[in-house]
Formats: sequence, C-alpha cells, structure tokens
Amino acid sequence: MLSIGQMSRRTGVKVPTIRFYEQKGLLPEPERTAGNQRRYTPAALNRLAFIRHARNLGLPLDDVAALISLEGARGAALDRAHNIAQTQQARLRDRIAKLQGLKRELDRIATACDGKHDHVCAVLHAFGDHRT
Amino acid sequence: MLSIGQMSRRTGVKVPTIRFYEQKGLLPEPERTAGNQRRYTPAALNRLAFIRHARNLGLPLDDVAALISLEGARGAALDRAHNIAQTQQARLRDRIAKLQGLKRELDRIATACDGKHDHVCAVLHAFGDHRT
DNA sequence: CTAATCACTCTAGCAGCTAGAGGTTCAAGA
DNA sequence: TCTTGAACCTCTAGCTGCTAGAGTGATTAG
Repeated sequence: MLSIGQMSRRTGVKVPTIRFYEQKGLLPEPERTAGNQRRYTPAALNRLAFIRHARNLGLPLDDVAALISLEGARGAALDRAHNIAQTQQARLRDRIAKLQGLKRELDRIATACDGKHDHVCAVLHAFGDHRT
Repeated sequence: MLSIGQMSRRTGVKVPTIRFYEQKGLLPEPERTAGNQRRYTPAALNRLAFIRHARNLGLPLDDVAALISLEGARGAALDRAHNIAQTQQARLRDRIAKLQGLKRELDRIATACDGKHDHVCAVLHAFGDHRT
C-alpha cells in the first residue's frame, strides 16, 4: 500500500493533483488508514500512470475518463477508444501544422532587427502585421 | 469612432474578450457616449489587432502587455522586445518537437488494433505504456 | 415613436491545476 | 515510550484566458 506521497514520487504527478483527479472521478477513492490518510494499491498506481501518460499525449480529462471507462472493453466500445486516439491524432496534426506556420513567422520577427538600434525596430511592427 | 461590436467584427475578437482586455490593461479605457457606451479610435483598433495577432502567435497576455509597453521604444528597450520574440521562438521549437514525438506515439496507438475485435484492444494498453 | 438590436455591469463558470491556512497523523530515533 | 519533524488531511481561494448569463439601458432604422 502506497501513501499519496509515494504515488506522487513514482508517477511525477503532484500530490494536490492526485487529490484533484480523485475528486474528478478519474481515480477511485482509495482506502484510508485509521488516521484518514489515503493508501493506494498497485492498481491505483497503474491507473495514475495511465492518466499521466494520456495527459502528456494531450488528451483532455474527459477523454481520459472515457478511456478509463473502456478498460477491458470489447466490441463496439473499442471503436470509441479508437475514435479517441484518432481524433487526438488529427488534432495533433493540426496543432503541429499551425505551430510550424507560427514558427516561420516568429523566425521572421525575431530576425527583423538584429541589434540595429538606430531605427525603430521592426519587431513591434512585425507583431502588429497580421497579413499572415 | 467604432462601437465595441464593430471592433469585434473587424478583428474577430469577441465583445466580452475586448472588455476583458480593457480590464487587464491591454486596451486603454475608451471614450464613452453620453449613454456610457464605448467608442474606439482607429488607434485602438490597431492595438486590438496587434493583441490578437500576438495571441495567435502564442504569447501570453503578460508578454503582449510587455510588447505594448515598448511601443516606439529605442535602445535597450528594444532588446526586451527581441527577447520576447526569441523566447517565444524557442518555446515554439520545443513545443513542436514534443508534439511530433507525441504524434509518432499516437500513430502507433491508433493503428495498434485495426478493427480486430476478437481480442482486447492494444489501444488501451498503448495509452498506459509510458516507456516512451 | 417604436421595435430590434446592441451595449452596459456584474456575477459565475470552464479547464486543469496550484498554493495557502490551519490542523492531524505517521514513522523513526533517543 | 515519548518526541519531533515530515507528511498528510480538508477547505478555500487563486491562476490564465476567456465565455455565458441575468437584468437593465442605449442606439438606430423604418
């Protein structure tokens, strides 16, 4: 049985965040000691690692909850898991494309005035220039 | 002189958001009609466009405020504008790299079980697999 | 002049945490 | 066994960047 601090250290999820996940229903309410402290099973540790990983992948908590509810699913329920993965995949593609566009523009902006301080720098203008 | 609705239509920034920006000090308090409605100058329109553009580039409001405070800046102040642009550039590089890593992983996950429903799908396992 | 549209302020809510106050429990050493 | 210090508890409030609603007043086209 693990304390909340041990859970935190092993997953990298902060202690208040673990309590927050519990409150949101992503983690089941754990057993308590006589003194009311949380004690977690290894299964809970796995689930927390799952949540953290899915969060790192950019899934919103709702999707994480949906995936959790599909644990051990078969048949049609699996399609939902697939949908979540594929939706997220598409979302990610879009975000990457958008960020790359922005990066190109920022590259332009950041090099717009390389230390030539004898004129009003183009950076500010470039930020204001919204034709892109 | 533009009403807040006109400002909104011309920049694509929603009306409550404009008021929010004003409250946060990013937009100066505009003149008011006798009936207490906001009336904006073309300069305010430009600034709002600037804010919107910088926000699209991913700058947090604090950075936008910093850039605004540098309007017409010269000398050392310009370095700060540069720093903001370059910091943001680096941030963006990191985010893109991270997202591409995640995308590779999601690609793996999304194709882990292509409709073979006769076994427990690998998607859920794959989400839980945090070795990557 | 009236109706439709627009604007006003204020409060509250969303995600996804994070931080603090003020108090209790646990575990290890003396 | 006692003590001390770290870890834990609950609860409330705050953060960013908005968004939505209630209830009211202003403006404008016909």
